Amino acid sequence: MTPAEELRYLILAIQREGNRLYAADLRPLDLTPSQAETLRVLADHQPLSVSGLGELLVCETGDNPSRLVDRLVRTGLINREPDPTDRRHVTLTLTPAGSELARRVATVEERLHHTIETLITGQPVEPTLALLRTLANAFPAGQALARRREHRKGRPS
Amino acid sequence: MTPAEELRYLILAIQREGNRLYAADLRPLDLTPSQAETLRVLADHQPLSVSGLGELLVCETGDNPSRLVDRLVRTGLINREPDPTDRRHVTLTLTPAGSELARRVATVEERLHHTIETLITGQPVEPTLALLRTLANAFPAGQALARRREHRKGRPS
DNA sequence: TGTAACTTAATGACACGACATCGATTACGA
DNA sequence: TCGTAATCGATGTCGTGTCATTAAGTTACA
Repeated sequence: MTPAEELRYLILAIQREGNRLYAADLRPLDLTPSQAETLRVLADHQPLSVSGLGELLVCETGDNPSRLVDRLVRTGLINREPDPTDRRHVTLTLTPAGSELARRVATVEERLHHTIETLITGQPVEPTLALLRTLANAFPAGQALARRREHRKGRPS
Repeated sequence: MTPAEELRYLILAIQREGNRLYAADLRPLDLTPSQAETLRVLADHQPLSVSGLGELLVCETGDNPSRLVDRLVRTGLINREPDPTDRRHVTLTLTPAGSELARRVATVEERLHHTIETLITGQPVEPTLALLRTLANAFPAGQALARRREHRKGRPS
């Protein structure tokens, strides 16, 4: 197996399994990983339009996440209002319930990140991140992350 | 952003975007990435039962991939026959068309891997793989890869 | 002004990916 | 031997993830 092939399968396996663990941790909150990411992004960047949200999400690449938004509106976590200045747009904000859930998501993520850090301490984390960053930046839409880093506002990370 | 959080999002972004590119390369073959992986695994390990296949797939973790198999049977790429010695089991093999497609998948993968290697040359690939292996092995089912490495038979990789 | 090009959000279609459950079959232990 | 447990494959359900298209709204420009 070439390094490239192993890298590909490792990333696939880690993403799948990590997502399963994360989903299990989120189940008490009745949220999927994508929904949790949406709440967190909105907490840091609201108000957003649907496509503005899409540019900041790592999940749901490319397309606009209107169906993801749909469910969160239906469960009362997001407000969706027409934008009076441009009626094509829609303004998304968190409801109080959504804000509260976003905080609980942050707690779950902290636990997850602590677990990850425990697993990888003692290994060259920074060179690994550098290599993965070059891969991610090779993709046009792999830059949602960079956008999130650049203009995050509000609560400390 | 903590290293763990960035690692998590990088892996998600690379997996998503890489999968889109790979899917686009596979579209001329009328195959999805999961179907392509199934054909490749069968080419190296046939005959397999459905659950035996599931243990070697990195996609479709945990569950048995009977629906994935279904589509490949319907499109004439896989034979599914009852196992006379244990009627719970099913024996999966590639049809001639399936073998031919598996070879074409290998060609597509070679191109993809070459692209990846071009992107990451000059960076510490081996330490990165070591770190990712640590993560993958932390998950019980992240070991499909290890199984694939151990008892691959047949054609050279 | 009028129209063509573009943008935005929504939606139809299809294939996963994960969880749960089920019926059939086999293994195993009292 | 008999009955319970375990295994296997299939299937129902739900929420994505991706591509394509569409309708409404806005902008650009002749």
